[in-house]
Amino acid sequence: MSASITTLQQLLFDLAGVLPADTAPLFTMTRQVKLAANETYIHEGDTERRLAFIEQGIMRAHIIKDNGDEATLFLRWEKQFIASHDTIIHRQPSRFIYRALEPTTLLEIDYDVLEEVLKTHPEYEPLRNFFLMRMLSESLKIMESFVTLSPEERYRNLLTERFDLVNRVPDKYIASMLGITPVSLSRIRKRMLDKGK
Amino acid sequence: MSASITTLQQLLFDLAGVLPADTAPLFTMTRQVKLAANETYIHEGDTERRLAFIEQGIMRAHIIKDNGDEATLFLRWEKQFIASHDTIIHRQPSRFIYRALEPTTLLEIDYDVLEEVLKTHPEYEPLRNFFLMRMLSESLKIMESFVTLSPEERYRNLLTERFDLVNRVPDKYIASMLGITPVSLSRIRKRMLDKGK
DNA sequence: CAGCGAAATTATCTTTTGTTAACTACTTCT
DNA sequence: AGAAGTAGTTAACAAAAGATAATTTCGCTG
Repeated sequence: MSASITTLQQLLFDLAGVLPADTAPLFTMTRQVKLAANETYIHEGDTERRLAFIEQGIMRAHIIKDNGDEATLFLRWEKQFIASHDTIIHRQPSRFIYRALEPTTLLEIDYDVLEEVLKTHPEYEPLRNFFLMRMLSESLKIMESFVTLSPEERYRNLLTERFDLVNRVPDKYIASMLGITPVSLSRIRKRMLDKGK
Repeated sequence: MSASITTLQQLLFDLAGVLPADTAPLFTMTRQVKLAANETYIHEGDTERRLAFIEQGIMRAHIIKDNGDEATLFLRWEKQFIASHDTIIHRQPSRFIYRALEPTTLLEIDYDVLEEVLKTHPEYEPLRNFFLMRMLSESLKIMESFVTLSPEERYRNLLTERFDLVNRVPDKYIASMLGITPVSLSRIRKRMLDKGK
């Protein structure tokens, strides 16, 4: 039994009072996926509607801009959900690429399969709600940081809230996620050092 | 019968096959709210968990920054949902202020009441899913624009996709939503005019 | 319709970012 | 171990944004 299943069973119990023994219809439909560092999980143009819970590792979602450069939309790590949002929300081929930054283990389910399971087992519905709310919450928080903070403040924020993450991820992805260039992030770091932190 | 109810009944039928005649348990719990221009719907610190569908008008969500300035998180208009996300997602007093920019009509429901209704009428559940997905989709789109586009490109985007909106809303709120100052937006507009559009 | 206040523009100056390129420091791979 | 590629820093210059203040425009209200 994977550790993620235990975690999610506990979550399902907390959210909806569903006993672990009664979760078989859901978890028999999930698969464990192991990705090597830099392995792509979802390619540009993929149409599978994938939803996954990260057991171990870090995932990055990025898009190829018109000029050919990459832009990182977000990073996700242990105990978080990732979902190919273009395919799930809009039924469009994914414009985003989802790639593992470290050796990563996911517990995945196809969203269409999840919907089928939910039809016959509505008692799992709170779980869908939970991950939708969590993703929404995270997105709103990022939006908020873009309208209220300067790039330097956003970086300081990330350092205090996700220090572990910043140390596990190349700076260029951090910069992109903050909406700036790697050169600019390097200057921000220098300025912070110069001003005695 | 308000026009929003008809719209939402249609949506509920499309999503879940629920007939308008069977929607009374839901819509008897909703209230119509009329707001004057510049009237506040949700104040900073409010704890009510409000969810509303905009029948007519424009709503703005903003926060007071540490330095006292306002930052606009988003604007929402006809046929969109707004929700006091701090209270609904985190059960925290709202840090955001939701205010009408025009005379506005909402159809509101308390989120706790909605949850009660959903317990006895799970057939409405697809509606909750729908608005959560829509809000998530919109947030992700805004996040995407911050990591892939320059301020000028974000403004051009807004002009082509939401020209009507830009013309109904003071520039200073547009600027704030784009993450820049009103002065900077004014310069962007000038540059665009100079370069023959 | 005149006058008041808010919004938008313009100007000036400072700070920050983007761009490009050179250089350094690390990985990684065979 | 050596070579090759990648990441991060630094530099130099151009472009854009922030801050502040003055000025113009616009919309509302009495």
